[in-house]
Amino acid sequence: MPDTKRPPRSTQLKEEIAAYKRRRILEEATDLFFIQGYDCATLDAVAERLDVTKPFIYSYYKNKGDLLREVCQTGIRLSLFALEGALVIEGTATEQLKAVVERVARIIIENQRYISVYLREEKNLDPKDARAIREMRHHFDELLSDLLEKGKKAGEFDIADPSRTAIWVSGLLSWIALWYREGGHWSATEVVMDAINMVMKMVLPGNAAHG
Amino acid sequence: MPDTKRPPRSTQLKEEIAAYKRRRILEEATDLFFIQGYDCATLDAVAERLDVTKPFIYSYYKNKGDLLREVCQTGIRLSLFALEGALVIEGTATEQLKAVVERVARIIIENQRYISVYLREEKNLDPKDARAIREMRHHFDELLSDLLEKGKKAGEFDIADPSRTAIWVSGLLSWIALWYREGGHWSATEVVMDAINMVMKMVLPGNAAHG
DNA sequence: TTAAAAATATACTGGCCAGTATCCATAGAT
DNA sequence: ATCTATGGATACTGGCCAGTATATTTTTAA
Repeated sequence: MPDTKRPPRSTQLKEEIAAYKRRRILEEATDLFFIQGYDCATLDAVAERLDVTKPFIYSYYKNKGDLLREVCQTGIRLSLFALEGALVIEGTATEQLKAVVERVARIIIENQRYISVYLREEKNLDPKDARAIREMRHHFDELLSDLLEKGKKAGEFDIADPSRTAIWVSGLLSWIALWYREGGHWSATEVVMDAINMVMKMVLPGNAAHG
Repeated sequence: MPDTKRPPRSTQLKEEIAAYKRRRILEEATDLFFIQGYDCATLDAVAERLDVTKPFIYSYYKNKGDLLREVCQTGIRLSLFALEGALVIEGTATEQLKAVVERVARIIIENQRYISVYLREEKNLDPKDARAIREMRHHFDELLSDLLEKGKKAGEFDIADPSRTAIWVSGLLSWIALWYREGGHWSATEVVMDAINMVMKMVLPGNAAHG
C-alpha cells in the first residue's frame, strides 16, 4: 500500500511546533490585552515580547480580531470544560454544585486573563464570533440551570426560578475574573471557598424572610 | 452696597446653559462608549450625535480622557449616593441592607451605561483619575462592610468576614451593570427583587452546611 | 551540494482620529 | 447701526498602527 495519503515524514513534528507557536502567540497576546486592553495593545508589542516581528504573527493568525476571538473562545471553553468535568461526577445536586463552583472558580482564577479579556472586550469581537461565543456561554448557563432544577426537584434547593438563579451564580463566578488580583488581600483558595459558601447560601434553604 | 462682587446680569443663565451642554456631551459620550467601547468611539461621532463639531466638545472638556473620567466618576458617585441615601434611614441592619440593595440596584439599572463603562474601561483612565475613583469605590465597599459588621454584631447576619462578604455583595451589584439588558428577559423590578433576595440569603443565617 | 520551498524579517502604506490653528457668525453693548 | 467678544465651524496635521509587498534566511529534498 503506497503512502500517498500519509503526509511527509516530518509533518507531525512540524505541526506540533506550529501549534506551540500559535499557543505562545496567544499567551502573550492575552497577557497584553489583559494589561492594556485590546485596542491599546499593538501587535508589534505582542511580537516584541516573543522576540519576533509582526508578520510572524500574521502567518499564524488571520488578523488581530482573529486573535481576540481565540482568546475569548479559550476563556469560555475552559470554563465550560470545568463545568462539564464536575458534572460527570455522581452525587446529589448539592454535592455536584459544590464541585462545579470549586472547579470553575479555580479554573477562572488560573486562567483569569482569558476570561477577563472576554468579559471586557466582548464588544470588539466580530459579530459572527460574538454569536458563537455567546452560544457557548448560554450553554454554560443552561447546564447550571439544569443542575439547579434537579436540586430543586429533589427538594435540596430552595429557589424560585432555576434559570434566573443560574444567571446570578454565573455572574458571581464571572465576577471573580474581573475582581481577583494575584498577590492581593485574599488567596486563591480563600476565594474559591468563599465562592462555594456564597453559592450554597444562595440555593440551600434558610430562614431568610421573603418579600 | 455696590454689586461689584455680583457677576454681570446674564452670567447666571449662561452658566446654566454651559452646564447643560456639558451634561449633554457627557450623555452622548457615555452612550457611545457603552455601545462601541472607549477606544472605538470617536469624538467626531459623539459630536455628530449632538449635531455639533469636535471643537465644540473640546471647549467643554479638556480631552477624550477627561470625558472618560467624568463618565466613570458619575457612575461611581451615583452608586455611592444611593448607598449613603439608604443608610440614613433608621432601622435594623437587615432593614438597612435591604434598602441599600434595593436603591443601589435601581440606580445601577437606571444608570447602567455610566457604571458599565467604568467597569470595562477603568484601565483607560489616567492613573491619577483611576486612583481617585478607586478611592470612591473603596469607600463604597467600606460603608457596606460597616453595615455587615453591625448586623453581625447584632446577631442578625451569619457571616464570617464582613469585609470579604462586602466584596461579594458589591460584586453582585456590579454584575447587574454588566449583564442587565433593557427589554431583555427580565424586568428591572424582577432584577432588583432578585438582588435583594440573593444578598439576604448570602448574609442571613440558614441551614447551609459549612465546609 | 544545490535547487526549491518554507519561514521569517525589512520596510513600507494607507487610513483613521485626537488634537489644533484659523476663520466666521451671532448676540450684547453702545 | 456698528463694534466687540464669544461660541462655534472649517480645515488641517501628525502620529500611530493594522495590514502587506518584498527581500532574506533557513530548511528540506534530491
